[in-house]
Amino acid sequence: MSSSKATPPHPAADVTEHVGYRLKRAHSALRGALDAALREHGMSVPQYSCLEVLALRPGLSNAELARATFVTRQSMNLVLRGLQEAGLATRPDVVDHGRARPVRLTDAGERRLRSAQESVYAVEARMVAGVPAGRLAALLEDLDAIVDALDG
Amino acid sequence: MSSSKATPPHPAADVTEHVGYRLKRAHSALRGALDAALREHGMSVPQYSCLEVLALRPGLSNAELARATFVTRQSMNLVLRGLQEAGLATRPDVVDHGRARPVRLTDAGERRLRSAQESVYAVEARMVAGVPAGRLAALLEDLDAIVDALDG
DNA sequence: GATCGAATGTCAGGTTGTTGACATAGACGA
DNA sequence: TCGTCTATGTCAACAACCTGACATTCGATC
Repeated sequence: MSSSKATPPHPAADVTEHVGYRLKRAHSALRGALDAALREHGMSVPQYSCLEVLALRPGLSNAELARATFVTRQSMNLVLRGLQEAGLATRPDVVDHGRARPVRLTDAGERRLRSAQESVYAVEARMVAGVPAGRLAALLEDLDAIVDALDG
Repeated sequence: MSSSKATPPHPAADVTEHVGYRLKRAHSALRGALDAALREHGMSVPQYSCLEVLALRPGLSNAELARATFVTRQSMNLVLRGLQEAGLATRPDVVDHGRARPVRLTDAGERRLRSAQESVYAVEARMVAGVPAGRLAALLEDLDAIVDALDG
């Protein structure tokens, strides 16, 4: 035997038993399913995420949207330009007070979001159906606990 | 109220309560922690993943490595070139039988992997410590169930 | 009022990762 | 033997996302 001698964080035959690996795999599967579901609506996952957050909290700035969707300001800026070009979101060119420009969905943006939500929620439903009924709440809790443990 | 009228897959005040959102957030936190941990070793997450799989299953081809790490053949090919340039992995230029070229770690590659594993396993340990002791096995199961439900 | 710090928007460059396309190698059935 | 099918490696173009850097704006402090 030649490698894998550093002590693993919990008993496991190999890396594929680790939480990180499983998390990555689940995320990859979700991402793939969402990509496929959104393709019919001519939308990408980042764009959809942005629209969804924007519907929930209208008037958020670029930087705030970036934090809400776990990407950098620079990445979100690109997404927003795409959404603006597509006429799905608007940002005022100038603001009277600060530097942040509040982003809002257009009517077209809301319509596109609603139609995409049907497909996305279908994916979510498939995903939820996979986990035993009584364990969903615990799963959500544990995912949060992981976040807290990692960057809290 | 103007949007978010498509029926969600399970009772939730908003998208931030959905499994998909939590999964994305947890993955993002993990990715960030791993990036930071691996930076000290001058290695990226994809490179580390490749090395780890390679240690476990020497001789895998580019396409097989890609599937094991959930990326495309094209992406893995780039990673492998980087590893080869760095002298961490080797691929024969020609093979007698098929088309697939088996990839193997060099001694330097194994050393680099082992040193990186210490940092990565520390991150994994932090993550595992966050979830209640008795629930780790269930968490792993549920993540697998999600994968099965999504692409099975 | 002047200064410092924090947050924001944005530019530049690079890495990672994707889809699409193509040629090649082997397996299998007609 | 000849297609056909599948898997592989690779090229090209593009999208997503990152780090690093810079100027602008506001609020807090002196």
